[in-house]
Amino acid sequence: MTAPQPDVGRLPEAVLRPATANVFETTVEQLATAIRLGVFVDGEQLPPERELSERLGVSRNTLRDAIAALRDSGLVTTRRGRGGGTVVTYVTPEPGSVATAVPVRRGAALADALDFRRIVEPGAAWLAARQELAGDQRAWLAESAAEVWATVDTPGHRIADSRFHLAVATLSGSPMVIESVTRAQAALGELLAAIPVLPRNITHSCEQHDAVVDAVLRGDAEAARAAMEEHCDATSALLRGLLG
Amino acid sequence: MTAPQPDVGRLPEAVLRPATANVFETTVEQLATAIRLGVFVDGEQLPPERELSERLGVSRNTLRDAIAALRDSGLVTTRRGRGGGTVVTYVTPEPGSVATAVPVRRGAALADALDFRRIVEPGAAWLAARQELAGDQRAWLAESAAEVWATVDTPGHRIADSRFHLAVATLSGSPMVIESVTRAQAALGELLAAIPVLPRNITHSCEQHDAVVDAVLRGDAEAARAAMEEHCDATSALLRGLLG
DNA sequence: GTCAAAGGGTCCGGGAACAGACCTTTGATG
DNA sequence: CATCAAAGGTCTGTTCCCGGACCCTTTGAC
Repeated sequence: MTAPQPDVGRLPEAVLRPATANVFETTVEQLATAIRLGVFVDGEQLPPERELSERLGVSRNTLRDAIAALRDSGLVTTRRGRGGGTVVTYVTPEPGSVATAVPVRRGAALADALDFRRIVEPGAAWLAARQELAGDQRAWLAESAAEVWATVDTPGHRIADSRFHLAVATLSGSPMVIESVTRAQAALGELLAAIPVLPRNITHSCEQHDAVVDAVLRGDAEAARAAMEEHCDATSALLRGLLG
Repeated sequence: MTAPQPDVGRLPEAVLRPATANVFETTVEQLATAIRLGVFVDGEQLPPERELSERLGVSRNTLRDAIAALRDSGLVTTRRGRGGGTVVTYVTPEPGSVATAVPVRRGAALADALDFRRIVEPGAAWLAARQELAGDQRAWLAESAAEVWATVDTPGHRIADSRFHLAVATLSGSPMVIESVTRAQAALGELLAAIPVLPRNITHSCEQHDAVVDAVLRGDAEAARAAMEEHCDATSALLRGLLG
């Protein structure tokens, strides 16, 4: 009576994932990611600790430990007293340290993240195009794309780029989608930062952003998705080329 | 000097999500979901506690508490001694309790889950079609679809259906995609179970499964995605109709 | 019939997280 | 200048969770 397992596509192995890392580390990671992706930009203040801890579903103690870790990494500084608080002090490091400094994600994880992004970002664009967007939302999207153009050749470019992608995701209106895009961006962030800034690539990338914006604002979901797919494929090709 | 916040699409609110629930509850939820989605079918044994706890990244104590909770809910039973273990005792409840017994997800959460699924499941099918599948994987996929046909009009139908979807996701080969599909299925599972079993709907649904399988086995990614999109749209329409 | 192996069942000490109260600093305001 | 409020900083008791050692039950193998 040897087990009658199909043994080929074992669902349990595929589905049961190791759930939780340590809460403290998770919090550090989440805040660091938010900063590196430009959710909070340089000079911006984080919300007060009590508020932030509640939003993150974490005790204030743990949050404070996490902030202390960020402080040690030089990502934020803290001032006490009224009007004090924790402000972001982060400027994108110079690219060019092409995937040497950063612990390169193992091949499988990289492919995973790229595949995931290729699915989820176009999906977000598609969904966003189907929403009825308010005037300020439309303006926000356009500004986000414009900001990417505006920061070409500045250190802020990387951040403007991820802010644009997060803006698209946000306008999809679906929390699960937003979270997915965030995770994809976070997983690739280090690597995207390593893409050499050839003017040709960047221009092309910005044009694709504009195509996405255009389609979303027109409410053309299929076009929005197609444009974002192209964009993902382009950066994906660059990255794969870079890393063999 | 009122704050110069755009205030429209505040990224922090969108991105910073409450991270962790309680480990114990997470574990219970994960196992219960796995069982309800048919990752473990009726009569099947769970892995030994020591092994399972390691895979879930949870202490054996906590895992045991979780299993005890499942036992209290009647989802599993446990026998001691060599050859003993915890076996699943779960048969899909009769549908027909249309979204009355189950705590109906709030409207927004429902829409979120449907949107997410509509993005992620077709994406999984698309990716799966691009993989080079081994012979046993191809067979597994076909069997999964066949099983759905075979269980029409039996209580096992619901489970066969989600097993099919999880199989597609698994064949995509991307852990992040697998996880996303699992979450989508879990979020909708209760509701999908409430869809009345009109023969016409079910037949149609199975035909769409077959279309997906066909396209995946042919390696036609676009067709696979399109087929899965149709499928998601169909069930989505049914659900929305059911709940106003 | 005996025994060893493979399971589940129990217990305990230590560390992580939490909740909440309280202290200190500092800018704004009357 | 005195006061206040809004922040960060500190402390404490409690709960949750982990890791690991150990016990109990059953069954297949010799």
